[in-house]
Amino acid sequence: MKNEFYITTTLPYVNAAPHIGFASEIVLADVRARFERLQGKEVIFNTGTDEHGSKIWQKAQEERMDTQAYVDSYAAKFDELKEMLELSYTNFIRTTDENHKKAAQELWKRVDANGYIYKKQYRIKYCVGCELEKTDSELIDGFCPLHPGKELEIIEEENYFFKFSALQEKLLKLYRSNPEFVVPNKKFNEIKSFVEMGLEDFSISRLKSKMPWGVPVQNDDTQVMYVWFDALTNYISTLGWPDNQENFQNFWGTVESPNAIQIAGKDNLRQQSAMWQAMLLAADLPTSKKVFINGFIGVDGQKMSKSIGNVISPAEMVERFGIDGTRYLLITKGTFGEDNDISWEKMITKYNADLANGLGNLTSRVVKLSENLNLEIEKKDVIFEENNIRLMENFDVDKVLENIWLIVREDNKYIEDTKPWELAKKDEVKFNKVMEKLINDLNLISEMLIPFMPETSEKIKKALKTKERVILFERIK
RNA sequence: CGCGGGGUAGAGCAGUUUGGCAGCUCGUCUGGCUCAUAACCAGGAGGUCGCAGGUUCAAAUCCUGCCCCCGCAACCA
Repeated sequence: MKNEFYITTTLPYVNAAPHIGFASEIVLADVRARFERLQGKEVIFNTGTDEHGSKIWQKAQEERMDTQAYVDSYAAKFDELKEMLELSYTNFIRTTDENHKKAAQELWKRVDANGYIYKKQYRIKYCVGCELEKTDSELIDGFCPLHPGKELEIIEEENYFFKFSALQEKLLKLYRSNPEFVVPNKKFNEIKSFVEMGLEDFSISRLKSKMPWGVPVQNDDTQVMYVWFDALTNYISTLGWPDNQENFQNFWGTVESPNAIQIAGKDNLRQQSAMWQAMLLAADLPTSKKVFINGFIGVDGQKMSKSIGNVISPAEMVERFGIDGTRYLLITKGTFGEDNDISWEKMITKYNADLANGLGNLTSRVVKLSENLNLEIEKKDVIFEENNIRLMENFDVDKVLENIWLIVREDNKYIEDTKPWELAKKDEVKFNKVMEKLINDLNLISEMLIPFMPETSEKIKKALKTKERVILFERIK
């Protein structure tokens, strides 16, 4: 059994503050990383920031900031999530890091050496009104929707292209031989049919004269890499590839035995499970082992957006629910892979029901009842049983929490049925026996909570030991 | 005939792969308890599983048609 575990989130693009969708992705990855550590694995958990590309460059220009200073400030904002959500990532890669740029250039070189890169004239449609490039899908009747009637300029530009089309068969073979390559299955079907329909080569460079903010293309001063080609490389540059082969093989894996787990939002299905895999195949590198695709979070039945004004930030959640409350709510928002709908109202209800009234109140009851006892806590060898391990490995983490909460309910009922506060006065033997079960159950709960709510897990253990009254989660409103 | 997802109790969701008494949380009603964070426990009410056909001993689940909602439509991170 391989002892090294590698998991990575996608790298958020630094043109906006961290939002809750990414927070949910990274918390899920964190739960998995902590779980694997508990199982005795050596874990590399990667995240970071994607910092190149025209949008960032333009934004920095608008704000009259030095581009590097601009991305530095955003990278810091994302790194703040580590403390804010008590994340345990081991690597934080920035695509402006020197070693990353070198890795991206090396990957380019290998893909090129294998004949998957070529140069061609590329025609773009440019709206003078917006001063922006437009794709056909953005146009209505051939005009920019914001400037109807204004003719679009056709600009010819020479760019490098990636022969995505030539990798269709290899990708399909990868999918065929790994029936769970993308989870959930419906997302896998979607990407399979996308690849089956045929692939179009895509441009992987930009003219430096128009947009200098990118990794330079070697041996061609006029071009920089298109942001996706550069950004995707982070998953291996973070491991020290190409220099550190040992680290790379241990964690990313080998062609025979890939080892890397990726988690991404559904907007990244194509990039992660097709484009990136094709790039790896084109360079004769091992592919990922599995790509987990998460759904989107909606608020009150609507898409989260600035114009609607319903954006919820992780910082706001932490302010209201605390770190572990926020982690709990993000993990239990719904089935992995589905779109989930949240609202403040629903979150407060769930927080009060599960955390304050459920786990928190049970802890208070047990701690108070055990005040004058000194019982030995049983050491459990097995914390997670087979079926929970399977659920964890499939990112059905909300179901594992449901299983933990079954114990919470069972114990509340058990207290009701056995009435330990009465037993304490008249039947010490029985009282001890009842309390033994309750204390051991609560201890088991605290062990199982380590990957999900590390701080709460500690608090419960401490309360069981010191018998000091503890409010784990204050009721809201 | 562009692609995909969804329509299950007042609300939010699971169950559909592999057909077998329709389940969970919240809310609501009634009762109980007092160790506990006005928390906890028991019981009840509440659903023609979007609509119409079909297959089957049996359909939320499989097949056909239709209606409604929501995303995406490739170089947009």
